[in-house]
Amino acid sequence: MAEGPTGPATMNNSYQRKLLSPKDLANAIGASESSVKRWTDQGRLEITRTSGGHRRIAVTEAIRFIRENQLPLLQPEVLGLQIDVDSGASAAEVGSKDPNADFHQLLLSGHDVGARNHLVSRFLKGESVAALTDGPIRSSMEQIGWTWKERSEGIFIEHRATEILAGLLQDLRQLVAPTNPIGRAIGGAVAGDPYRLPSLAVAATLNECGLHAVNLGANTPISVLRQASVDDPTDQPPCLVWISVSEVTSPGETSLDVSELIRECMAASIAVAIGGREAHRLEFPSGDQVFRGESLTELAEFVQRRVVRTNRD
Amino acid sequence: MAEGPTGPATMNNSYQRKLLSPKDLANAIGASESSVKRWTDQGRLEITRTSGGHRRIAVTEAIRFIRENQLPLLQPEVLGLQIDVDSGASAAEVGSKDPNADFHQLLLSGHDVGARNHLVSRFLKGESVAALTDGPIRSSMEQIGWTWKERSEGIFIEHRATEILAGLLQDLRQLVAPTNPIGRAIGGAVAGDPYRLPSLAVAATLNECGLHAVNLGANTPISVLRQASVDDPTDQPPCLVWISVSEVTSPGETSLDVSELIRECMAASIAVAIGGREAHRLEFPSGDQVFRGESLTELAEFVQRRVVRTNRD
DNA sequence: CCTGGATTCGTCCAATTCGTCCACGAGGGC
DNA sequence: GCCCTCGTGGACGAATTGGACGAATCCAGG
Repeated sequence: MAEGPTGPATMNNSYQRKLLSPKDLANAIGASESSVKRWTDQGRLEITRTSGGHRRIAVTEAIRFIRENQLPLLQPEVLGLQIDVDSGASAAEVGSKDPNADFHQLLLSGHDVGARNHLVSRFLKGESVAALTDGPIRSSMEQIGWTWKERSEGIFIEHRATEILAGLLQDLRQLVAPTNPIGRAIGGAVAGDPYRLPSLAVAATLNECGLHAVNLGANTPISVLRQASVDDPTDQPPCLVWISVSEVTSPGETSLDVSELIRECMAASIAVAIGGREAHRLEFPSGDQVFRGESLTELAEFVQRRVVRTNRD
Repeated sequence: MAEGPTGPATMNNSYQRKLLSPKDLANAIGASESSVKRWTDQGRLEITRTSGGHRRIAVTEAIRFIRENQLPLLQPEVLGLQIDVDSGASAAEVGSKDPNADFHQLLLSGHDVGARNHLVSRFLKGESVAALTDGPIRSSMEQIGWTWKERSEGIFIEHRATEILAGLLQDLRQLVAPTNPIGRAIGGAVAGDPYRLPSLAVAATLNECGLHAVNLGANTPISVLRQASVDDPTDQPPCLVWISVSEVTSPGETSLDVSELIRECMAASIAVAIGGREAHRLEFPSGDQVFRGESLTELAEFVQRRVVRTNRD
């Protein structure tokens, strides 16, 4: 790939040196690659060529062209521009080789729009929600967890980033919301666990797998989860229950509750998925229909293997 | 869709096309292409042009136009909105006389899609985000608060409804996200206050007023809020700080903190907005630039009066 | 230095949209 | 009734757009 996995996201503050491909500019202004190529051939847009003949567009020329034709700028970050309300100078340094680091920078500096564009464009390029959560989102969350201890403004950064991420996950979830769900899933984070992002990420991943995910959020007692799944009189039982464990206050008690829920689910042929930073502190039975793991990619595979196939038949 | 977890899933949302052609919009609202072209030529509908002269309409502008002229939306998917056209109005299953009660029923029974349809439909018919929050969203939250005490499955209902509402507010926020913010606002809920929906609702309302709202979420100490506003060295100061108070553990201490922040904001000509179920338990100075109230409609008026006007000049 | 996969090349073509003109029907004043 | 105005929507040739194709190029990793 030419510009790194995120494609246009490779950018620099010294953007006069940065050259765009026709595709980059096309994405930035919402036009097609063909049109950009034609405009260059007509001389309306100045270009340079690589030795092999590929078109390269200077960012300054792209800006001139956009202004001259009053074109909309859908993805400003493609041009390395930070269209922020009031901070022109403090633009984040974006443009490393590592797209995940780019995303982390955007999140740290609070550029919600930029972070959203970054994530959505990567999604449109083919990365799954599960992969995006395992990648940029998770690594950012972990790094910000460390920052919290080091910097004085850590709480500020953490709160802001958490809210932005919650919004992004919600957006991604909408993007993959199944029109015809092939099953229902329900889950949340255990009692005493205040983190709501992991459970939201699971819900988004399950949406991507074609399930209708009912997220009960953080701090949900196992008894509530049972009420909503095996004991639910109104709806038909879900095909999957997920339990997110980022923090556990009383491992022993929680293990007992979880184990009982798992046994009940096994009896009712309901799959169970358990994961999270502190899931290792719990003890519970395992089985074919029980998934235990960290990555959402693995969870998605498990769901495809165990749940989707059987429900489709 | 039974794609592997790596594949780009269903993607029922056409997010790539943030620009509509006249024909797209015409089909979406059931008008003729000629009419759309005429409206743009009259300046009633803002457009950009491609380099070759073709009209392109931003989705946000299309939504604005539809709301302003009370146009029907026959094909919401064209705008990237996935809602059922009729389910907002007809609502076969719920259809009582009171639309807010309909919404409450949808929320109680966990019909997230139906609730979303209901809310987005009402938004498209012209109700503001502030009005929707003051109306159906608030009344549902309050009623569910009571339910929590009465029913055994209260926690289940409450958690599920909270997560659905958080998603809905996020969606609405995206719908009114300003492309060119006229100012920045920052805020959150006080320390010890675990409710995140009110602060999210404020952020959405401020978005609707044209501000770039940075939500720090629940349980944010005043000191963090100060760091992020008056003491922020990097960005320029925001034009508004909001403080949400749904629950307050130590009213005395919080009052002192809030009062000091308000004085600092007054000195820096930053407006302050305080509200929430238990805001009445706090004591703090008042002034021209200090808003104290319950309804988001009032807040929106205050912002229009005090913030937007001054920032525009 | 070489190789493989992703990207872009040039070209073609169908579909769409341009601006403009005109027929049609609803309303209002005389 | 008659004429005038206004908003709508369809029709037209010319121009623009955007997707598809095999071949060539670019770039990162071995």
